[in-house]
Amino acid sequence: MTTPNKKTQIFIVDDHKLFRDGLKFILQESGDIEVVGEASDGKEFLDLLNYIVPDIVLMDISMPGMNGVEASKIALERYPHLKILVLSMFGDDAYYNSMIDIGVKGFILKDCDANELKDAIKTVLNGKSYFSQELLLKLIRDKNATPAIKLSRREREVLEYICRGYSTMQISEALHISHRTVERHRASLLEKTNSSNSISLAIYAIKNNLVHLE
Amino acid sequence: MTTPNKKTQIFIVDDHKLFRDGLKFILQESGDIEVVGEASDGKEFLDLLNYIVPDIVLMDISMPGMNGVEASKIALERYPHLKILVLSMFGDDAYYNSMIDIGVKGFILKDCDANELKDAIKTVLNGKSYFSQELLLKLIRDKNATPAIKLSRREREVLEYICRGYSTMQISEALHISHRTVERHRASLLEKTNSSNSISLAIYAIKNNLVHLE
DNA sequence: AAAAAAATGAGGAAAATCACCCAATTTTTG
DNA sequence: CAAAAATTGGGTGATTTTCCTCATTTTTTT
Repeated sequence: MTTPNKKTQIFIVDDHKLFRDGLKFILQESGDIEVVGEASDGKEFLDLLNYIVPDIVLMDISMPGMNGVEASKIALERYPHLKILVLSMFGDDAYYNSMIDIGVKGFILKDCDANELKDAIKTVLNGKSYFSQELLLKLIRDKNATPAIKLSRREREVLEYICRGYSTMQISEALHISHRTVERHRASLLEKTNSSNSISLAIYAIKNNLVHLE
Repeated sequence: MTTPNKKTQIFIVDDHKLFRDGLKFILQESGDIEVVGEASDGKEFLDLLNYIVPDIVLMDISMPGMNGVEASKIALERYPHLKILVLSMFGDDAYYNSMIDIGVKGFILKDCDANELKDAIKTVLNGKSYFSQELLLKLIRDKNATPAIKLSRREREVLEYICRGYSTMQISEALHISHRTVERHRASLLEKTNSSNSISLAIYAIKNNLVHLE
């Protein structure tokens, strides 16, 4: 009897079952990878993490409910050595910085091919970081074009309400703060996003995936 | 020599290679389906359509460049009998109406499982329509909630400018009309879309595809 | 040609936004 | 712990939006 090689244990977090299933096919075909868990959003992932701690997590960013950024943050607080490989897509630009700050191990574009994905997994497994070349290029380009904006938690919340059409008063009531504070946050948002009015701000937020249209 | 059954020819349009590859695995596993083409956006799809006309097109909606709505529209103008099955996801609600108007043959959620997808393909192949149950429910609910609205040419123009962040003054200058007239049109827009302010109006417009970002 | 819809423009007033100014407290981070 | 960032909230005032009202002209439809 031979000692079987331990397979690399992968956990997939993505809101589309079809995508997860396809990914499973691709990964398991290679033989040395095993998909040990999957979740359709951040919350579900964190729950399952109590029972399964995989070698590598393939994490989507934009999901309904708890998104990939928050989920990664919490997961890495609980398991600092968790290796998270972010499956990024067009429009996720705004999240790169925070994801790097949080401590994910790599980014790879969803339109890479299977081999690159496997390479990335192998690299991350060996303790190194993996950032897809296209993404790096893009980051550098964007960095020069528009300096990265970073929103605070509260600003993000206020932005969310603004984009839902709430008035300043309504937001202040929803968040239990003064309407002056809401105005302050909005002013910061306008400045940070270089918007001339709240409508531009809302559009900016949507374009850059800072908020999600239901 | 046996006459081989002709396989169902599928074309996949989605901006993520990984997703397309996974889908190929899933579909080709069943044996009677053959993926004859793929494209990562609408433009590429339309180009390839000159060389390959598949039995069924699996079409993603949101893609960079030309999205699924426009691509389907043009494709169906050229090939009215083309069977397009839309791969819909969370957040695509606003496009359902236009897609149905355009004449796609069905909708299926990206988080369905492989069997439902194969069912859908089989159904559409037989000339019938396939709409995922979850989606149908949603559509009916929305339809009753908001009757279709009709905007005049000028209203649409003003809406376009509003969504680009123009102020009333700037719009009046751009269209060479009084700022009072712009206000009038905006008031009509607010009323017709049942929006409480211009931000809601802009969001509504984007959601319902009345204007296009960039 | 008549009727309906769309586009035009305005007065006046209330409400909201926006742009400046300022500073105290709390939280996060080095 | 000290520094930095975030959150909080206020004053003032200009500007803009929003909500009513109304009326004239142009275009489209029947």
